[in-house]
Amino acid sequence: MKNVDAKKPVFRFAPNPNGPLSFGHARGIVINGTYSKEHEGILILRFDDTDTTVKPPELSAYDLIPEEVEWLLGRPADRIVVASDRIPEYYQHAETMLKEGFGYVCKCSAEVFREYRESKSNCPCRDKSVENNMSDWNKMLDGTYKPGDAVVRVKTDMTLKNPALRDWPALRMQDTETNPHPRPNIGSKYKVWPLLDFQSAVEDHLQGVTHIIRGKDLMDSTRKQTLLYEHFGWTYPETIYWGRVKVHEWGGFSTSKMRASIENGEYSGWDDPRLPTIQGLKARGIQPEALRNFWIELGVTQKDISVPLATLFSHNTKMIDDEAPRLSFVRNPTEVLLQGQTPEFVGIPIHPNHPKKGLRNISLNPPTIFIESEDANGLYRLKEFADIGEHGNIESIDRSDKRPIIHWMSLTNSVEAVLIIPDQEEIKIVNGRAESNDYEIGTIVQLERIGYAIITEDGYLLMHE
RNA sequence: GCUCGUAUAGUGUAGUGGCCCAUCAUAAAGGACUCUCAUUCCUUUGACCCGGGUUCAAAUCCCGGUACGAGCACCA
Repeated sequence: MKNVDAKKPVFRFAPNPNGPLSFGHARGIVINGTYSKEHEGILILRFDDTDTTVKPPELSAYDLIPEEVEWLLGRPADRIVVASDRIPEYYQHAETMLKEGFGYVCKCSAEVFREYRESKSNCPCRDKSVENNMSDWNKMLDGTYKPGDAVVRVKTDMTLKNPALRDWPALRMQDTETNPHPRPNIGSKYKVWPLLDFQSAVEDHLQGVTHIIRGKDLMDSTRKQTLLYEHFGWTYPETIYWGRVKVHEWGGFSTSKMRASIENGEYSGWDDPRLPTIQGLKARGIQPEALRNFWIELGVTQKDISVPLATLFSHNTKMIDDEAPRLSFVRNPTEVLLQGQTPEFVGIPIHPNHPKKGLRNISLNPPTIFIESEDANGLYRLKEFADIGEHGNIESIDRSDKRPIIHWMSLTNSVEAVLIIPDQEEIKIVNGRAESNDYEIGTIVQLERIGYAIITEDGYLLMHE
């Protein structure tokens, strides 16, 4: 990374607060957050909430997102900036632009302007006088013009090789009567709103942002903004890009798609463990540190990549195994009545690597136990207890041969329970007997021979193996 | 179509001209430990997109091709 030593670097993460954060947003938070921490800089969380029509913000996100950022990083963002609070600043810069002559009010429709863009020719509005532009600007502000009638454009050069850069739009009008901004103190206050490229560029400068790390889909944004910075005489921040990330098991994910699926009842909410949202991952027992390690390991390359969920899970396993108490969960249980001498109790370690954590004392009075139906064929050894022969006959307390070791649970120490398995699109429910315990909801346990699970109100939610 | 970008083992990643018959992680296979198909540890398999060029020397620089991706919105 360049220029990090020169001064205190300033990074920013700038989502649209139009819903909860997704797995993909986590990358922006983790990468920017980690760099800012490593270089003793600061992290700005900025809400780019300047669209009230196409991707309208959601009020709850303003509180939720800072919490999610804090959960993920283990510390809050150093500064929070809300674009909709900063409209006067943007207006001021727009006016500077018009007065200095590097911006103009364009009254062409989007379609008409596309013609000019494609044919590399100047739009007639481009040559208007400053007075004319200011008068049109005021007509935008006071609502004489309506959405679609006029936009403010940045003068670049209509013959630029890259069509995306040709006199790009900086501010436009929105019907905030029909579509008011959800923040009550903003509401229908403004009719003219900056577009991302303008708002973000101006705000980055005002906040002293030194490094921008973002998706490569915004590469042309950088170029547009650089042209604006040249007009203003500012220096553009150092910029680094990352490519697209797909997770094998999830495919593409978009906020709007998820919203629709939640509304029609396919998912229980944004925190449904099947969803690639931060809340969903949290509900699924993914640790913030695992998520951080995952994104840091992927690094910041411009390649488009596709990763299996197993990579994230392996990071998570490293975080949780040491702490996860062991429990038995017997799927599709078969009852077995033990024959022969049985002790009153059998002690099984809570965690095999930490004997100090103690034992789970399993009562064998009555000597009725459950084992998984799949394990009920032939000889087996009950883990930490005894070799069992035909008809539940106890053959030996010591291990006498290589018969498979299986997990089990006594009638006394188990209760009916369900194992919830989020599997791609669907959720599988497996009935069984869970070892009795008094761990709190939210505790991460390891179900022996099955995998890690988190205790929920409804049952044991299987996280991963 | 135009513009921009990327191309290293199955999946990710390191590597900015010689320390590279290429790093690490993960996955897979085998083994040790373990009364879990967990954890930990060891071993093995496995890659520089293709073709030219520059150079004593190229994964690394240049050109062409191919593949993939992004932008060309009065969305972010």
